[in-house]
Amino acid sequence: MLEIRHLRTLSALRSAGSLVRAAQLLNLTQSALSHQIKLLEDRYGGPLFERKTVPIGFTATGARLLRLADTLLPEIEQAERDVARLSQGDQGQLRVALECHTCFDWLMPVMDEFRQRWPEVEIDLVSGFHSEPCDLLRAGNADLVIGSNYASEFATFPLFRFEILTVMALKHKLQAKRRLQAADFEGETLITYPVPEARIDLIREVLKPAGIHYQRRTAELTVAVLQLVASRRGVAALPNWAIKNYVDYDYVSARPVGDQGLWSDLFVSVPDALRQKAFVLDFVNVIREQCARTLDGIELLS
Amino acid sequence: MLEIRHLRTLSALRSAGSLVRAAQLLNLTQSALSHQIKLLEDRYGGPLFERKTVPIGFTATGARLLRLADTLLPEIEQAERDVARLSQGDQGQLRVALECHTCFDWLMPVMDEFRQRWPEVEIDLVSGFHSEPCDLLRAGNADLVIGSNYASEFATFPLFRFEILTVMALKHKLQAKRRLQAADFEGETLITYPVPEARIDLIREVLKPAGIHYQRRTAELTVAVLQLVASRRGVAALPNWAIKNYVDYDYVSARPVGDQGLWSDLFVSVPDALRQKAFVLDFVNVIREQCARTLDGIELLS
DNA sequence: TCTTAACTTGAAAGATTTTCATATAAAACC
DNA sequence: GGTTTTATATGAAAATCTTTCAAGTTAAGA
Repeated sequence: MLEIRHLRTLSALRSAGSLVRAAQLLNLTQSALSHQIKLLEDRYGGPLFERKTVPIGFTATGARLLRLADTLLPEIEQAERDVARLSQGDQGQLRVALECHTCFDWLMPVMDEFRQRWPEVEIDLVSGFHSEPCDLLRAGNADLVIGSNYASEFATFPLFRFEILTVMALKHKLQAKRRLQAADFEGETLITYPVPEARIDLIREVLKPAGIHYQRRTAELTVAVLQLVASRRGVAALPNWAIKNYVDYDYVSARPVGDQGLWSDLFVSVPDALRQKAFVLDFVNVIREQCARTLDGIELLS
Repeated sequence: MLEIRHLRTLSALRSAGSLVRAAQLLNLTQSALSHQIKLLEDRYGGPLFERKTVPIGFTATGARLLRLADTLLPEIEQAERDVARLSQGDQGQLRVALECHTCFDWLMPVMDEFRQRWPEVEIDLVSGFHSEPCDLLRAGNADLVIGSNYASEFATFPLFRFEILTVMALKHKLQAKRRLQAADFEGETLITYPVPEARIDLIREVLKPAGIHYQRRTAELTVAVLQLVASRRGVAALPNWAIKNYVDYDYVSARPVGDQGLWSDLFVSVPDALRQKAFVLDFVNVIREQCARTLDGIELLS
């Protein structure tokens, strides 16, 4: 019998373009999806999509079911939000603090979508820069932090993992190397956001441990950082998704750091009082879904 | 996680008015539904309906989910019909023959609904009266028979069971009895449809075995039979659902026959070639659903 | 007060779904 | 042209979820 689960699978299959990647989206194995699809195909008496083409192509039957999914899934989500509103009376506020500066880049569209879904919840960015956003939570000056380190006193929800690349001007001397090592940064100028050194992964994880000397120069916005980099004032360490376009259009070039690359995991943290709130869970969902769709080269966590 | 199954349960719960009867509709135990609902209530954090009132009343949460069911279930059925059309190319014809005369009463709205759902299928009633409708199937002059006896050579699908009551004029002498026995019919005139005696349950099952003498008089339409009964020309044996209104408005009165009552089961029979056709299965569904909704005092089979 | 009808509940049984381990097959790479 | 890599399939075992069974509870009605 057709179930909502199957519609989600089809929908994921379209976004992902293959069974393997769809399985990751759904936190299932590829085998599970293969079995699921086989069941549907038995039931409907024919294949739902062509395999082994990238991306897969849906058959007429598959496309019709996909259209059903497109109709049903948003209705279901809407209904579940309505139910949450009914039972939790969800007016509330959500003051969001960011640990990771670059996250501004995707946060605005996420907040727009969230406002549509939860008109009664007042969502705002906590402005100004803070050495330790979790302190804002403790002090009750923020309700939710998006960041990579999380204190066990808060409820946390995994978002995604991404690689931090070193960005440099075209024809920079380090461009010759495929991967950069700590020693390569000796004497370089780092362009960073204006935050403490401890909050800059490249410094904390790589340069400090290796005792490398470097200069720092700061800029507030990602574009400003990139301008400085492009005009040869220094190098920067930024998320792959934040710089993809600039690299693709040969404005700057990027190299991984160390043998494994430098990776960062993002989480949402909220005080325990908010952990059950439907609008908080949905905020996390909106982030995960929009980022998975919009940002290249990230991996959803958990 | 919410599944389509749950929406069907809620929908059945509304039609049925209680868990016990909803369970019958769905061919599940009442306990299964109780567990199902409990799961939903845990998930949504509150009751979905008030118990132990007849009929049950839905809470705001329950009503919202029910509204979701009302949106989703028809979409799903539509999509599945579309898929069946895609894979089976279902233009076809469906010549329907009736064994049970009274069934005309509900067949017309069923056929209307069916024509909406399957515009490419030409559905028609095989007109004229036939001693044995199954012969029409064998001869290839009909595609589907609705009747109570079924030959094993055909694929059959259960519809419903109903009680056949004896109908008599008000103040008829037999009205004094709560239940009629074979001997009570001695010397009476039976008003029947113009079909062979073997096809009239009361005669075949009760009067013949007991060797009772009776007269017969025939009429083609149910209203005509009832007119004759009301004007004291004789008694008739008709399905409970066919006469309910006439009894309720004191136009005639009705009594069960024998200690168990006289019951009849209805089936759909089709030749093997049609048994898999989606439009045939859906025709059966439309009958079952519409009759369950419209006809009083029937029991869905299987 | 006893009976009945409607629902709940915990444990066992039954189904279904998922994973694991492995197979196959096409495409990409050297 | 062979070797890897990538994508999917499959059977059996494991895990999970759903349903049934067998009482148990509760409220209304006789």
